Amino acid sequence: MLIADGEGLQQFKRHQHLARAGEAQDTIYRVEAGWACRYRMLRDNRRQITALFLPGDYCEPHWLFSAEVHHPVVALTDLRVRRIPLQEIRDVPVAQYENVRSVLRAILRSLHGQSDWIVSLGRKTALERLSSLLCEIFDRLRSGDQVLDNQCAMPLTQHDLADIVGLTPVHVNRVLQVLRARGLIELSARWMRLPDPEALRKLG
Amino acid sequence: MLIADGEGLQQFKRHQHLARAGEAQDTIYRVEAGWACRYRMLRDNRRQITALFLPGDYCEPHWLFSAEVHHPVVALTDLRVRRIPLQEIRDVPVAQYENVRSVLRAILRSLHGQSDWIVSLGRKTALERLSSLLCEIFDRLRSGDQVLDNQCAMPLTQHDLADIVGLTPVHVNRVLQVLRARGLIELSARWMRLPDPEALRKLG
DNA sequence: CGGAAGCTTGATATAAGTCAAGATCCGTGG
DNA sequence: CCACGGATCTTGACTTATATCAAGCTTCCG
Repeated sequence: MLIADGEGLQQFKRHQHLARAGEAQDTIYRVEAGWACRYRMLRDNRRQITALFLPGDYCEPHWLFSAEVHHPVVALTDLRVRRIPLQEIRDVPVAQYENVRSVLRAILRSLHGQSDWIVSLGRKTALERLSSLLCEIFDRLRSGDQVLDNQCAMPLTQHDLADIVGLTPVHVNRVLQVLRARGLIELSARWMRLPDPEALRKLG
Repeated sequence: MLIADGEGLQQFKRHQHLARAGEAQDTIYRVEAGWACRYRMLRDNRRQITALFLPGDYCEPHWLFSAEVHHPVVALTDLRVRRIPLQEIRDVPVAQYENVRSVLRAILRSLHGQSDWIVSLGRKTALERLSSLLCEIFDRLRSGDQVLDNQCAMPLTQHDLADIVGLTPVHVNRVLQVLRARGLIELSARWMRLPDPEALRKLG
């Protein structure tokens, strides 16, 4: 099921869970390659994704302070992560609190990111939601040097996108076509190019 | 403008800001009486509320770790808060970290609460959103012993409600009438009664 | 090469928004 | 204490964004 190694590396296949609701975690992760998300399911199969984890991100840094898993975390693509046992962080000598600080910063980032998603879902139009999501992804990948020539990975399914922006896959499809028609995005085979990131950002 | 006193108490009038975007805060607040919220405004006057602060809540506990204000905070009613200077928390002897811990718990609570709002905004129907919001308020007030006989304060305007659940004031009005018609809520003069909280919760 | 997963498209349905007017509540000043 | 005016709530008619259903198409992986 899991392939671990001496360095704390671990692999998950697409759709495999890193954490299920109700579990207690004794470790957080850092994403090395691939994408994951936190989500919640309602009775009738409606799914809403509440956080996205890209390479370089901590996955659920808040587990450091509250081990209980509220929402499940699942791999959106094949995934390679590094386990960071909580004990390892806690046991560090006080002088080296830098680890804790960096986890804390990650928690604040996610708090802030979630507020933005609330604004997006509550008050933005479909076009605006998708534009700002794509920009967010682009920016986050760029800050990890994963953008070259305005191109970056885009392994999400239109269905995944729909579950982030709170729309229907069909509608996501139509909106993406509008963005394409306006020359704001180019999508193909899991890659995305933003010819003019600023123009796209202005839509959000 | 502000009326402070020796105990660190401070009053705000409805619609007065506790914090504006871009400021740096040297204090967090604890709400003593009245309600406040964090929000964000888009160009064309669309407003989305991203957090609600009720009596007993810390207001923006994360300022302890990152002083910069991203989203403004405003009083939704006349408000009485107690200032908790950040230095006061930081300077505490290591043995008494309980203060920091409680602020941290508040941060995690708000992280978790925000995820729920994302789910609500992304995937729930108007009826479900309002039901679960009213339940949330009811539960939070109850945990502070502010519910008596299934009744609690409800000083929010239908316009405020709309800005929380991402709907139009007109539509909020209609949905509230449905809930009234079904005997699930009773609203009058800033008070709310939930004859059957469980039934209401089941809608969310 | 076959089949499932994902994408595209069209026709139609529905939830929620917009606009507009009237009714009600409520604090304020005279 | 009353009268006024603004904020809030209510209601109706109509519009629009997004969802639903359904079918065909394309891609990709085993």
